[in-house]
Amino acid sequence: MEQKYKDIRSTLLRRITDGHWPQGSIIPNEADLAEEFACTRATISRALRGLSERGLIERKKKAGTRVVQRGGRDATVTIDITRDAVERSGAHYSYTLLTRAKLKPPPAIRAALELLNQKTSLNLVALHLSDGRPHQLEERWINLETVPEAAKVDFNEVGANEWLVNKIPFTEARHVLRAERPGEAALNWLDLKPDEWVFVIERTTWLSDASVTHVRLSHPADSFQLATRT
Amino acid sequence: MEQKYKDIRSTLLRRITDGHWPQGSIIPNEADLAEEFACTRATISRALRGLSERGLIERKKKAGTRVVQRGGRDATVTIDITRDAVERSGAHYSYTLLTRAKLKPPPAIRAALELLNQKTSLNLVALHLSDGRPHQLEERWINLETVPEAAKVDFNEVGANEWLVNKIPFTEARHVLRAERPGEAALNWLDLKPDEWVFVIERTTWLSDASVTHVRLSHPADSFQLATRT
DNA sequence: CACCATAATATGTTTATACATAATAAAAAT
DNA sequence: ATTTTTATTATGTATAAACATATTATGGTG
Repeated sequence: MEQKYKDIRSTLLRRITDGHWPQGSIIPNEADLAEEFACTRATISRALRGLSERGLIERKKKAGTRVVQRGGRDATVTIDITRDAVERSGAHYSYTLLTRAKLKPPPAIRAALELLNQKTSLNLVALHLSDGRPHQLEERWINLETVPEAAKVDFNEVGANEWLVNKIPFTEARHVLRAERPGEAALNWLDLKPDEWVFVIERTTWLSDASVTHVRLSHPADSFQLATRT
Repeated sequence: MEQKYKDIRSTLLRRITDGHWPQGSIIPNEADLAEEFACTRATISRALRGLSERGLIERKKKAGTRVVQRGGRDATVTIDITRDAVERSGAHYSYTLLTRAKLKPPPAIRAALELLNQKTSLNLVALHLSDGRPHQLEERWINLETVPEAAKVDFNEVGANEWLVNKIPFTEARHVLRAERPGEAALNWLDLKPDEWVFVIERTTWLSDASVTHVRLSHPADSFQLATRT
């Protein structure tokens, strides 16, 4: 007879999902629930905290706990390291660094990285292959103010993402997903079918208030998709 | 001086992200951490639970707590109710039900909904417009075994998604995101530019082990993107 | 040496209690 | 009547203590 809080949590969850406690309504307070379930307030609190973390209820001091009105649904996709994604599919992974240079980033990148001055950043373009076929084009900018040690790394052997993941902490990551008409680099390297578009993942990562890196990952749209974990 | 567990949690998080506790290593046990931070084991446990729920550490009884090896990063995108998404952008929302019929679903849909028999499902095709321009084509199948009351609803006024969200609970949702060459319905209704692809969100929802609905939401790829919450 | 029972240990759960904090409601002052 | 102050209340955090449970380590047996 362990895990009482889980039982309580799923009982309360059922009352929410089956409409017994409609969206927007206030549910009984912790003390009353504790009495109903014959446990202490701490146990009720823990059950409610779980529901709160999942975004099903909102709790405010003195005001009580209410079922949230939620239209939207959250979908969490895991964006794997490219090597892992390719190898998990059973294919052979390979990697080529196409260009590596210190450049003044174009305005769009400067904005994304919130670079104020005219300093240079490290620009990398690399191609990730799956069984020898182009799988992903990586166009990356690394903020050398935040990550000066990247200037010394030769990214011919180790991919920039793998290196960053292992060496540089980050506190926040922002992603944008979209499909685009292929740009020049994608046309050159991704071996696209006629008129094929690319599926683009853009990511910017931050360490506190300092930007770390901005990357654009382009994939042939015909052979790429993202799925939530089941 | 409240929220000690949050301070501890972020201190521990820093030790993980800055490599003080490398990926795969075992971190000190709760009792030792309690001593270091001058608090009780319960407070340490709560801090660790937070990190565990975020997937940064893995805890096993007797074996201790270890930093997980994680290459990938999770990106959570909120897929709003279409009406809300359009209205939030400041545009006027409108909706047209194109077709509504009870049909035997094609094999791909039968598989997605895990329908074993040859029963019919409710098929809806609808168009969502933003300031009068096509924004999203919705192609939906509703499992009438799970949601028989949907058969009585006239979806001319209320969108199927809004109706389902408010009436039918669900326990699980699976999403797939990809870009596609437009199909016949998308070509007919979405007013695409020449050669333009569509950005597709597919969603299947479940109530326990029973499938509820499967929907395909197609958008003109040139004017659509998904972003993680900032 | 291999195998099985037993002890030790780190995390997991629950109770009981106390005080902190935020939001509201009620009372007092202007 | 309106504003300000004060009290009330529901949630939030923390301590201390006990027992449960899963996993590993150990020690004895064949």
